[in-house]
Amino acid sequence: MPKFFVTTAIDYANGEPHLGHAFEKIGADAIARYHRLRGDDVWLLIGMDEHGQKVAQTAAERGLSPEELTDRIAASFQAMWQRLAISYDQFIRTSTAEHRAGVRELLLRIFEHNLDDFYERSYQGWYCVGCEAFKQDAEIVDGKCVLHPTRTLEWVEERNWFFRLSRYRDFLLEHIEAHPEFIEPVTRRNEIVSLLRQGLEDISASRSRFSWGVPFPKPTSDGEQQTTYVWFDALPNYYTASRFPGSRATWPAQLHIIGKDITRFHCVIWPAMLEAAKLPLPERVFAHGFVNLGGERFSKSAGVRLDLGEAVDRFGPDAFRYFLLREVPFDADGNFSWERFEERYIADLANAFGNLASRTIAMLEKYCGGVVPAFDPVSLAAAASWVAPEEVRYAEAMGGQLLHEALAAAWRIVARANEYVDRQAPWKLAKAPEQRPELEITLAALAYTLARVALLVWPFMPSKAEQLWEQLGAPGTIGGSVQAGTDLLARPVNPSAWHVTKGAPLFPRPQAPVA
RNA sequence: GGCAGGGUAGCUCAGCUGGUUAGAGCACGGCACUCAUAAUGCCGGGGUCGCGGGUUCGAGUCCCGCCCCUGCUACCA
Repeated sequence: MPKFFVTTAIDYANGEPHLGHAFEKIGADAIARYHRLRGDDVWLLIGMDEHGQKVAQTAAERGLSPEELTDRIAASFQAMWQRLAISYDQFIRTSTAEHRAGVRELLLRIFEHNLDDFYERSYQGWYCVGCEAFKQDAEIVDGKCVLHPTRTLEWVEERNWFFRLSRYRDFLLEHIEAHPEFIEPVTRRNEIVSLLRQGLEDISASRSRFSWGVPFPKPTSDGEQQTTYVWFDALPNYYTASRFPGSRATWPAQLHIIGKDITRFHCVIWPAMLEAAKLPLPERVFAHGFVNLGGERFSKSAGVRLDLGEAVDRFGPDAFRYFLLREVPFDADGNFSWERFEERYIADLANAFGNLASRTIAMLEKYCGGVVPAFDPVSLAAAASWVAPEEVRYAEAMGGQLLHEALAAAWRIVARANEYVDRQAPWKLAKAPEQRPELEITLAALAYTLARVALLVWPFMPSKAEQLWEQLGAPGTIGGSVQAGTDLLARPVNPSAWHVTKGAPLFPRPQAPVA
């Protein structure tokens, strides 16, 4: 059975979880659950990046130790992930002894394999106060930062350990060319390729200004003990995860799910580090887009924040997950708005999907005593001819992390099934005894359709999928049937003789506003 | 400033190498039906295809110019 080790970016422990964090975790969770459904041996890793100057500063401002601050923030993130049903297998924190030891080992491994890759250098460059960053020549026009042309650039120097990133340019270009799936979507790959063609500068690997981090394994020549710089601390979490007791993470990862803003770190610096340490590269890096708010760019400082808890409470965690992954293309940006959320909840969930379940189960109870008529799976699949082609599209979309397209395919099944109900008009068939066989195959085909849709939707709305599964009288639970080595989507479904039960509506309509 | 990708119905988007009356979903209007969460199905209104030129028998689709948006342009993560 294939191993599927999937990771998300570790979130910086400097604030509360917000919509952007949630989007990524929900997407990664849907991908992980889909692979579980497929019988892969899945390990979903998420976590927190807890070191760095900002964390230390924030802690100090609040009169806390960095450990106390990060404990609180980590707890807050974990609580949110639990609420959103993120089925992570491991939550890594970079301030733990295991991770620190792993970083040290990885760095020493680079020293060992490529002694020359780390070297001391006095870094100097034009520093833009507006960007809070050193600027490269390409970003300087007429002696000014292109992003802050009114500011004056400062010349700054610091002596640090440096990593010879420049040496890996050709290696990376060749790797990307040989493995086109390494960076997705294509636009992100193109950006990285064009960056590589411009050439790479070496990067600093240590800092002297702060100490809340992993000590760099070797002191500088003047004896100073520096702190490992963020990339050489945070990125290796994917690799150090396996060192924790009980972890079944095994390097290399099959997939890194990240935001498009950190593509470069994951597609250039991280693979270069791994190559320097003579370790295998991750198989794929997928950079998702961002969720904007009310048409405005989502930003921590802009004040256009959305209360995550309120959004989750509005229609429940499953509907929230569905909405985000259906509305925002996973490979591009999208927008969150309450209006849209409500529209999709009512149209897609309550009316189309929830009501299809209600009417089907109600008719099975009314016309068949609540028992699905007996047919073999082949006949059912043939009768429900709209299912198979969309399942193919669903699987193709999931294979490319195009979650919104997978959901669209599932909803085309729902739409076809609703049309089918009206075309067949079971309430008319039920009045004519000679139409009994037609009535039975119709309702059985609908039960079959719902069971298949429950499976397809499970990665996105695990608890609603289970609820439907139960109402259909299907055996066990979907989650409980998941087993490494067993492909639940490939296994035929036969609802014959299931005892359906009409329970509460899957997605109750919100109370109509008083006119 | 440079490079890349976009600007098509109220909203989100599809429109491959140029070819009959420009499509889908949602929203909106009408009709049908009654199994269902007043849900569903059918029909319909609605678009100067960013702007201006050009090539062509014919351009949303090609060329030139312009406007606007987004991303990247290496040390906040």
